[in-house]
Amino acid sequence: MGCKSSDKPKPKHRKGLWSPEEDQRLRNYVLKNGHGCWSSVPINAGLQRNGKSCRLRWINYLRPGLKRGMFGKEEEDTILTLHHMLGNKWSQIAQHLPGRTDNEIKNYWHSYLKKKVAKAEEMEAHMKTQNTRSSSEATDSSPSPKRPRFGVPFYDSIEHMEESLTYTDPQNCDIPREPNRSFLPKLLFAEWLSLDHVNGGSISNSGEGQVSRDAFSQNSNFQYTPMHGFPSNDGTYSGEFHNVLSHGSATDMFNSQFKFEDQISGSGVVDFISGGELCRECDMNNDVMYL
DNA sequence: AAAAGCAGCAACCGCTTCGAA
DNA sequence: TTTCGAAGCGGTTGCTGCTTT
Repeated sequence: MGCKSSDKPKPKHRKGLWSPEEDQRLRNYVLKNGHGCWSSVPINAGLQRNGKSCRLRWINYLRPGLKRGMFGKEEEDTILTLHHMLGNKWSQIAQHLPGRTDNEIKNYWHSYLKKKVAKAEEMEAHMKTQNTRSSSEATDSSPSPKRPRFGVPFYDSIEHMEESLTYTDPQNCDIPREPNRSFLPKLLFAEWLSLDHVNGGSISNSGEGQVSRDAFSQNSNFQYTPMHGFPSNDGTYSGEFHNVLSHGSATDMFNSQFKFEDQISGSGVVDFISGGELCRECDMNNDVMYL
């Protein structure tokens, strides 16, 4: 939107897997300039891809803060619960799983969870037929159709789910919960905020990472409430979070986001701190975290 | 050791939504 | 109000690597 049509002569777009060089180009470009209008990204970054492909690659693979690797038990339960409530709304489900992409969750569902659910339902149906045969006089105690299986907690809504779940601090599990208040911290993922807000400032032109506080405050409604504390195992969250959490200003956050470029080594690998270290710096008093 | 089958994942495709002109 | 382009989303495909025969 708002892109000039002169930005796009129709080049032949490459398809298929991305090479490390392409990744590097895209990463460097977006970290330095923001994506702005995706259709202009491949042109400006010197890529023979279409904008859509660049966007997808960034979101699903290159974006900082992505958590990769196996899904944990809690993540799995979260997916099952949310899928039961929301259906195939992968992007909405992904919003409750920090560092996971909708594509990743979708793949996980199709390759694993779907079968698990089918198996469990089969078992349940089998048990049911056995029960009805043996005890037809028993009162109907079958679960509500909305109730998920596998001992996954059942919630009528996400609000109820959030109310019920308690946040588990890896460092201190005994943090008392205030009454009438969700104990789940609100997370703000910088890389999930639209970079258009950033580009609305001067970044895309100057490349110096100047971001107004307004740009952030406009996004103040963009709050993320995670299900289970913080992602941790493979430590895919930026060390820059550390500074932000410790010192707190939104400007710092954005500036730090765009310092990712400095963290990219020659091989394009970004160093991250562990989730545990991240959690120690959380300011729970504000009930908001800026990531 | 080679071929076939299977699973997982990355990426593409097409539809819908949104916003600017 | 309409049109058009960009972004977002979910379904699907196809490649790759692992396992089984």
